[in-house]
Amino acid sequence: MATDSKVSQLTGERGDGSNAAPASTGSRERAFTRQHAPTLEAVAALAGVSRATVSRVVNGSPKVHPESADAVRKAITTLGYVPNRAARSLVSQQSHAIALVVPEDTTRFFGDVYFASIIAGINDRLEQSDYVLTLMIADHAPQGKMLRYLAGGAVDGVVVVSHHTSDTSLTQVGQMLPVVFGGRSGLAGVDCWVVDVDNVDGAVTATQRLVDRGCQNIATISGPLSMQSALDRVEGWRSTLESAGLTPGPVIDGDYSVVGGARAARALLDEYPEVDGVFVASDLMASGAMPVFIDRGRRIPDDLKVVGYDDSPAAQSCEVPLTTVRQPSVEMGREMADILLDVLAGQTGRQRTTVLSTRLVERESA
Amino acid sequence: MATDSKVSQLTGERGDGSNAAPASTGSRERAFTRQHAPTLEAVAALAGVSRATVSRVVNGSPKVHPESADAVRKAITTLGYVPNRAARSLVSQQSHAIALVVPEDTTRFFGDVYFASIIAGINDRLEQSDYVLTLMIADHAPQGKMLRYLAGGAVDGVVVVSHHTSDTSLTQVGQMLPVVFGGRSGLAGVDCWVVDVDNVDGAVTATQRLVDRGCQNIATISGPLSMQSALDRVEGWRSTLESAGLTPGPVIDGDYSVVGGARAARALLDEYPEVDGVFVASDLMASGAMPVFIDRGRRIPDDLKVVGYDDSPAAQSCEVPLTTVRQPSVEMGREMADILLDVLAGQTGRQRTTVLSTRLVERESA
DNA sequence: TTGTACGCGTTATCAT
DNA sequence: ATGATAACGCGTACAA
Repeated sequence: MATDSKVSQLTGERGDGSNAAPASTGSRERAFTRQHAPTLEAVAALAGVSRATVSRVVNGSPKVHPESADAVRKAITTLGYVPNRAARSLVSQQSHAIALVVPEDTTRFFGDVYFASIIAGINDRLEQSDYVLTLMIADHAPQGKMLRYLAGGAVDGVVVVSHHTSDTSLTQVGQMLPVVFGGRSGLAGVDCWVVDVDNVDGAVTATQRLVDRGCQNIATISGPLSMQSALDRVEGWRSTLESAGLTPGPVIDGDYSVVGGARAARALLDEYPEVDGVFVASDLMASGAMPVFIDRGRRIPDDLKVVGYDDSPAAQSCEVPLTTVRQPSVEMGREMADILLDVLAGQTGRQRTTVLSTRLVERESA
Repeated sequence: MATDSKVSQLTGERGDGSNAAPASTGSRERAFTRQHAPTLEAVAALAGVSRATVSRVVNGSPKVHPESADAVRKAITTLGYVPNRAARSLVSQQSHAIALVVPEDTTRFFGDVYFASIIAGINDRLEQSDYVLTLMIADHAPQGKMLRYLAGGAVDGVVVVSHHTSDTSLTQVGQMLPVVFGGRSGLAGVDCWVVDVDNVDGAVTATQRLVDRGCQNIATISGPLSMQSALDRVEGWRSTLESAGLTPGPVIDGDYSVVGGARAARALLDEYPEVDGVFVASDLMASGAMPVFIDRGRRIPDDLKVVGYDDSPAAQSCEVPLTTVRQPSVEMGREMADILLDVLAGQTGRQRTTVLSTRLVERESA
């Protein structure tokens, strides 16, 4: 009874004005207030069963008569029913969403194919689940929107990419939500998962290449030293030189950006003109540095050998195709998502740290 | 009474087993099931008021005694209370989230600074609101996760960027949610908002530059012809040539990508060696094409003049700094978000179409 | 197998 | 100014 009246009411409303409105002249174009979406109740009424049964069908419960199941399914499609996310999430205590936290500097972040690939990997894995991705641009406010959001039950887990070591605002998040960091977190005592590429090893590979090719005066153009990855690559570079008995040249911050790379290249040439080999810690920077080297009369690889990092498209479109270190970035994203999904599914055996390895891509610049 | 017992019950549960578990040896590391977050109820109990009063304080209602308000605020901070998003959304029928729909090809999309800037703009505007951004990678499944998500009340509105004209899966969304397209949608009869840059005009500007510089054989490397922006730029190019009494050279699809640009450049030189001016419809493609031109002995701008599009960082790090067309991409994102927010706020006067204009950035390539 | 009834955490409408 | 109380849409023990 009560059910019936409610449904007819719903149907009545729909047939009403609301979707015939667009032609109205000006005052209110449309009432976009969550157009009366059909509810379980409506489906139940149409199918002639109870809400509970509809719910069972929706959630694939085995214990439901095939006949009623069919009726329900039919009702669902004719009504175009979609479960209300909020309601479901309220009762189940799960949002089926995970947050992707990216650094403030959106333009640089998204402009970097390395990160683009990670996102592609994350999405690739998530696509096969029923989780969705929420994009959070990190704000540094200690009580900012981001934290409130993450704490408000809007997501079940968090993926953090490119996290500066100095940023501790995420520390508290790790206590209520599972957090997976891409790239070493650098955060001490935070209970989380980490998927990283072996930056030290990658830098060793790159630098060793320079050494093997006979370079004697080897410098590096690094990323911002506030990032662990940048630190690690510098360390790999330095240790390789030391093992080789070479004196490390200067370390110049190129900010992981094209213009930063160009700037760094100029500084490098000024400060250390005898340089004959340089490990540039990202292809993006290398693509900025390369023209500078050439401008200043260095022939590559004859006078100056250059090894990049990332194997991004930029590496191939450089003046001189760039020998570089390939990172398994897509795989990294996939792995991060996979871990999070496992953890959310209650799986317990996941390694806290996963290290993916790199490999040298040999081209012409070194 | 009822309230009291309920609260103590809650507290009891909390003191119970569930959060004392982490020390357990191995079987379950942690119960990440939305760690009993404090609720209104808990805050109310601690502050010695009713849920209603707490709710009023949280939502800044004026009608609450300063004294109780203080008590509530204190309770909130000591408990670390954050309103539950799902519950709030269930009753208010609003999610306070908007979806950013991006095309399938994640890597390319995010690798393009043009889109990165748009996202930056969107975020810039959203930051000043209490809306969050949800990232949806478009799947083409007609009944896919994306549609279900958008229909499930998880978001209040949608922003679509880089929409292929052939993709109609979003058509139905426009009927239940406000949708803002970035770049002309190309979808007929869809009730939505559009923010676009004047691609035709931008291409005219670019091509006119070539004409003014005395080029006689002008070709274009275009984006994928399934995208309206690519189509428009071709049209601007063609119309300019016709007004100038010049015969248009070939149109070669460079796919808006670096390698596509390189490929297109090779094809162009093969097919139309007399070319002395080319409008490349994105800087990314231009940065791929430029090395090819130079490789094949074309001096730029002497033998061949090149004008790009986007004014992306790539334009400056080209072998020859690229004359290009700047798009107001950040502003575009900001505008899209602004429109959506206005519409969601019930504002009615918003133009359905907003066209942002471009301007030529003169450098050396033409 | 199916239906009833309760609860998830908030907001909003009432009385008080 | 404040406190009960009824929704909001759904999942699920429990009863039938």
